[in-house]
Amino acid sequence: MLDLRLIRESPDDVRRALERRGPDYLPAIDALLELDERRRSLLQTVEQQKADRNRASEDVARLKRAGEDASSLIADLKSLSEAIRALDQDVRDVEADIDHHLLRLPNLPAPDVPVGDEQANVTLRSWGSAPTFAFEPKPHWELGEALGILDLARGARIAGSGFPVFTADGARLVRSLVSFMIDLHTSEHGYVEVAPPYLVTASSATGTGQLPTLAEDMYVTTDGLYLIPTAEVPVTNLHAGEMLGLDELPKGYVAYTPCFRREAGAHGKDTRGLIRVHQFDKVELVRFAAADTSADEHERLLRHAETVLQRLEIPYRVVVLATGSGSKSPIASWCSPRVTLGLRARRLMTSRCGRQGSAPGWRRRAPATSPTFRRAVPTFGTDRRRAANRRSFTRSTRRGWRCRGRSSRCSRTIRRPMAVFASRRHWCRTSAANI
RNA sequence: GGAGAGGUGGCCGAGAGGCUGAAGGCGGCGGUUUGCUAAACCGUUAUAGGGUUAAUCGCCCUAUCGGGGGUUCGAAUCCCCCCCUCUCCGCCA
Repeated sequence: MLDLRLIRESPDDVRRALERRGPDYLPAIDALLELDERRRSLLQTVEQQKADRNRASEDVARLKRAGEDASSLIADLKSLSEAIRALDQDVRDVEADIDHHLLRLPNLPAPDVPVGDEQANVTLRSWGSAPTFAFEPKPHWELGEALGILDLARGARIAGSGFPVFTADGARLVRSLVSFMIDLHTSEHGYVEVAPPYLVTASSATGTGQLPTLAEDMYVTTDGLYLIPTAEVPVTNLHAGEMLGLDELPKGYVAYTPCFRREAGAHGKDTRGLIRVHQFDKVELVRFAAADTSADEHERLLRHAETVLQRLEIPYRVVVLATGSGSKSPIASWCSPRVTLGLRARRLMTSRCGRQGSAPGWRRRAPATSPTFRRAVPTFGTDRRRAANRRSFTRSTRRGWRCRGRSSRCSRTIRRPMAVFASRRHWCRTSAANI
């Protein structure tokens, strides 16, 4: 989430940056500036009245202690309190409006992100080369069924389409890939393994930006909890509400979780087999780091993710996604003949502090003596649809580079490599694969 | 699910309508003293929002005692709802 103060202090910079994503977001900036103005104006009024009331209330106390009559003063204060109550409500309303807009604004794209649609994507580097075949390769769902490792029909019977069943060596492969990746990242890249909850509160889901914009893609329980669409949500919220010292950073976490996505409206192209499913497995990387190390950390995480593909000998290329690129990933691995899948990198930098929880209000913490920063860098995934916010950041004029995650208040870089595996004859992506 | 006990500053722990942003202790920071170590003593030590400022510092105001509402001129203290922790009982594919 963008810092309102950033918008207030450098509205033109924000406009210019958001304009690179398209014109849709510009009206919100104007609305926010106006709301911000109104909020501060209201605050000045109501806080002045509260100061008056506090002073007068002390007089009441003094009078009562002295055994004198305070009834006329109390009568005056009664109407003052009513006025304050009304103004407080106005402030709450304005802040709710501000939240509404802020929660729907994307992060600012980094200056080096190319503008345009998928055509504008820039390939940074590639590794390996895609194999060629003298025959027409079969799609992975045919291979999987033939090998007895994938059973889409039974999965559909149990839970509906989009819930694949892996059997025999297929199940074993899923489990092995998860173990392989976690072991790699913990033993060689210094990540701490986390086994987080698979259900989260609305507050947590708002903190990482799933709510409110992606609400329709989330499964909700009757208890009001959300099934996680990615481990990014629980892991990035790991330090929500905490202050991290600079000496503790960077912190790296790796987490395996199943992921649940309704994929509302996702029918048609590229949805067969394991391409887009409601439940899949994913190993996620998250880094919390000082904001000024953002670029290096982003690159480091990218390399960690690439290592997975290299060890599995899966060719890939690293792509800088354009601002309007709708469905591509930063790391594209070669997959089935029909689809190119890949890593997705997202970087959201947050300030050392941000808003607390999803709680409305404007609480913010900024350590005086030991500044802390948070930055999470989740990883992996498939997600070719939401490629909008690939590499983004915001800049605060006051505190340097920062951006705000809502509850997590962390900046994060997210990268999601696709899960991929090779059958004997073809490459295909497993669902477990979103790795 | 039922019954009970709790949630107060970095930590422990008082407070039970106004003099409490909050005693006391620990820890931290600064200082004095001190062969060293240690100790003692003095001082200091929350966060956010708004205002002031070129900006910082500072200063002023507001808010904050699990979260949110309410009562009241005034709430950490009273009422309501919710969350969390602990103890006991029940349930447990």
